[in-house]
Amino acid sequence: MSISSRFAVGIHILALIEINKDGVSTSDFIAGSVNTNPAVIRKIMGMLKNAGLVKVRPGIAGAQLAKNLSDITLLDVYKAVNVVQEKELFSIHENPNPDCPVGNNIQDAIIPLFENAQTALEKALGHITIEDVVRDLIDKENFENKKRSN
Amino acid sequence: MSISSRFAVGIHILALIEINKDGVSTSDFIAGSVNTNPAVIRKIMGMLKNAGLVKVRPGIAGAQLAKNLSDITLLDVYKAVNVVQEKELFSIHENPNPDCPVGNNIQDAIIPLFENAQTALEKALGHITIEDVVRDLIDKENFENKKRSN
DNA sequence: ATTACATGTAAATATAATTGTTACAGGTAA
DNA sequence: TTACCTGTAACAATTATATTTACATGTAAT
Repeated sequence: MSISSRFAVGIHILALIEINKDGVSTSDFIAGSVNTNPAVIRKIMGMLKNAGLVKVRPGIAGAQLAKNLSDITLLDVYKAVNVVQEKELFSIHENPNPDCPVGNNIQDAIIPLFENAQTALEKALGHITIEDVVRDLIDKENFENKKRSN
Repeated sequence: MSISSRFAVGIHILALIEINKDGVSTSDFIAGSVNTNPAVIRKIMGMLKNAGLVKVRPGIAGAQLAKNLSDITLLDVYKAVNVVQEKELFSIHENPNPDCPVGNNIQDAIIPLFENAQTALEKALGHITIEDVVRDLIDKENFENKKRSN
């Protein structure tokens, strides 16, 4: 099992809008960078829009960030693109046997433990911003270019 | 997306073996408590066995724990039942465009962030033992019985 | 040895999620 | 009106999950 790449693509989209801020970031343009179909980008973009992370309007080419780079955390993106439902990172078997002391209580016993672990994950995502990602991308690209010019 | 319930079932199995330690925990018996097919239990049990968490032998009825309760963490179970591959909790889109500064570096930028979050999750699981779960199960069952006798 | 019953495991199925594709309705501006 | 964009739905291909069925293999008691 793996969490949908919509999350990674969402991060990609936001970083690309920033780095291409002097250009026009259409779904076609973004799809070319992500290497997927423009409709996929538009769908994810719609989710980012609903979450208040980007501004984009029907008929008008290009998307813009709706917040400061440093005010968008990975957790915001993760929630926006809906890759994991609240409290449902881990699934639990349904209908354990209520006539068994274990079956009767296992769900109540496990649920808070799973929620705890999920919270730890999400907290970690909340500490990183898109600004961090963009900075890293620029550093890496500069380093690449420097290597190439040698 | 959700992490397979094999994890929750694995925890259920181990707790049940402990609580039924004076009885014989066959795959049929366990399946009755989990409320699933015995073949499912045998498959998961095989994984727990490979991970050194339970002792079970072909032809001989019943499973036993292979370690102390307090020496089995939820992380051990999680790894045993193979619900999330190493470093692959989050998936990343493949083949982003190498001719774009974002596409060219996004994977390297994101991977360590994702690994970090996954580690936070797993660390949380490492702090809980099956002993904790069993204690909670017993508490909950006692409380249930007390209510019923009133 | 045969019987009874357990585990180990593979194959087949149903269900659901992910990703990509195509198509088209509707918005905007030159 | 034309050209191009976003928004969205329908469809297919792929993959993972969960369950069921079946059977080979191991063990022990009669």
